[in-house]
Amino acid sequence: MDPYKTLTDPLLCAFPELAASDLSFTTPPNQALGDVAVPMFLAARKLKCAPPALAVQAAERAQFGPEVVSASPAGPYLNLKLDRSRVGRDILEAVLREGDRFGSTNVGAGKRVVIEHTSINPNASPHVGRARNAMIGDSLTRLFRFQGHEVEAHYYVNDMGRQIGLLVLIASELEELSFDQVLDAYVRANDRAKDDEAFAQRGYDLLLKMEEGDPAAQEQFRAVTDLCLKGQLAVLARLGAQYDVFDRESKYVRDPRLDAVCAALREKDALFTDEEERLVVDLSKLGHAVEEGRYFVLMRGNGSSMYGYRDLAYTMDKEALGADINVMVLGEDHKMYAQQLSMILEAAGHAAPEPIYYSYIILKDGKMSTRQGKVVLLSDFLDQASALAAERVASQCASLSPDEQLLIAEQVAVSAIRFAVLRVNPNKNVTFDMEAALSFQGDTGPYIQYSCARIRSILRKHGESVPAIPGESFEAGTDAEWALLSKVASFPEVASAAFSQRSCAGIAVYALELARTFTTFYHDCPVLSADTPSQRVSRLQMCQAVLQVLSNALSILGIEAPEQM
RNA sequence: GCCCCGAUAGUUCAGUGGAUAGAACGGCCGCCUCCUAAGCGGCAAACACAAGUUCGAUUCUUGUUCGGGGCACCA
Repeated sequence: MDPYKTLTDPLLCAFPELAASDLSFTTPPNQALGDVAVPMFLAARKLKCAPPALAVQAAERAQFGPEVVSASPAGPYLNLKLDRSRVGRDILEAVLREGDRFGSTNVGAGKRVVIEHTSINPNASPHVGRARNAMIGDSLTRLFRFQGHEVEAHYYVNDMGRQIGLLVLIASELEELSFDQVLDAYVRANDRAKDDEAFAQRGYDLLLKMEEGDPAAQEQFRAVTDLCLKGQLAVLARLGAQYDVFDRESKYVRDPRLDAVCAALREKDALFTDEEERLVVDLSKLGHAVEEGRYFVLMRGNGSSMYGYRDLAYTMDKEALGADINVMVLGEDHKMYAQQLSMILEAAGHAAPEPIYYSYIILKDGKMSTRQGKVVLLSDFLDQASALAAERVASQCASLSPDEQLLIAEQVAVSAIRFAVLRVNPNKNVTFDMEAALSFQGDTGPYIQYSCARIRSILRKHGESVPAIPGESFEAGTDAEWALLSKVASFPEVASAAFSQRSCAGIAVYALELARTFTTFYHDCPVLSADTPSQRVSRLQMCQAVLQVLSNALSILGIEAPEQM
């Protein structure tokens, strides 16, 4: 869908020296100037003339088709006024024809993606900071699928290691451990290990036993980590996060493929056993320039493996799936680790996944701190938001059943958190304001849902189906209508950028802008009580198309748009 | 100390090598006989600082300041 395609040729015809890449189309600062602006800077440079002079020449020489009503130079720009109804009809036709595929370039057709995300340590109920990984990962999964890829979403379950060992130890001292008590037990276990050396040693011993295959130890680890995973997944499911495969870290202990990696490292003189019998990689032998982080420990002196050692095997496992795109979503705290891992794998002839980093979520009054209880648990947020939304729904949608009302409230809650987090560029910290996120006002997910509900209300009241093909009588003359159509037309570009940038933030911002543009239209342009029947149909079609595009964008963000709210 | 990210209205976020830097929240003033006021209109309000590249820099470079993350036996 490129509404400006028909504008390129006449310009190229008038200036044969130019290529399509010398031309771009933007929106003029206000609609009085025109509907489309062509900046002349690039073209002028190529033709070695001044941009304003070229704009004048272009206006005189270009022979535009019927879609252009007028072309006027304004400084270095050529402003075009379009036959809005004609161009708008083409835009609408594309949206209504392509439906839930509108916006997809289908670049992923026939291609496979492996994405790993969330992978929260099984030690606590997730807070919104951890959940940023899940939201980013889940939305990327949806974006890849939207662009035509076949995607497998993986969740790496860190079901072993020293800290889990300590947790298992504490758990065995308790009568019973519930999911809610896990974090507390985890914190206590780690604290105790600090001053109680015997306790810490028992933890290491237990871990080693488990790694060596002791069935009782393995059963203990399994029970504790299953409890945690189950609790975590229940919360993540509320968010709408979906996973296809759960990979357990314990599966990758002593993986035979690691021998080959070690051999490759030895070959390069990058592997050594230190004075305490630890197996260590010297990354400086692999080209690691900086002094810090040049050592990477694979095995403890007692023979139990480190996280990175298992991760090497896991990463090779994912590589072996042979996907065209292999990505993993990581907190920025994992940057150096991922680089180290990648360096080791490369030395052994393997490729690491493409990392997608995100920064932490911080609270208004500073960093989150699990220890100080300064965290916003995802489940707490969802509970509060859902309860608040339920009150509104109860008064505004009284005719719906309690179950339906509850469903809507939950959808609003999920949209509030997903939108608040996803709309921020991943490489920036998100400052999370509980109060703002619960207000559902302004730049929020619920605002977009509300716009959808208004559209649905209009379509419901119209009662009949809307013709899916805009006819000759289609009209879109007003500024508000044109603004809406041109916004709709830009969705494919937004979705493509999101794919290449591996970020759904632009989609979130776009959805908000489209919803806002629709609201202006909603106030300026009566639909059901339009002046003429053809105007009514045209506007109904615009509503239909906007709902479609909003739905497409929201579904990438993992947000549902309720019928009413 | 060293390395990696970031810095835009009071606050939370957009944005761009070129037309008047957009929203929202908060503040003030208005709007429900009108397709849902979770809404709309109006007013006040910003490119951290300093050099450099450029016809033109908020955008690119470097330095400074501040914030986030990291720097071997955690995962």
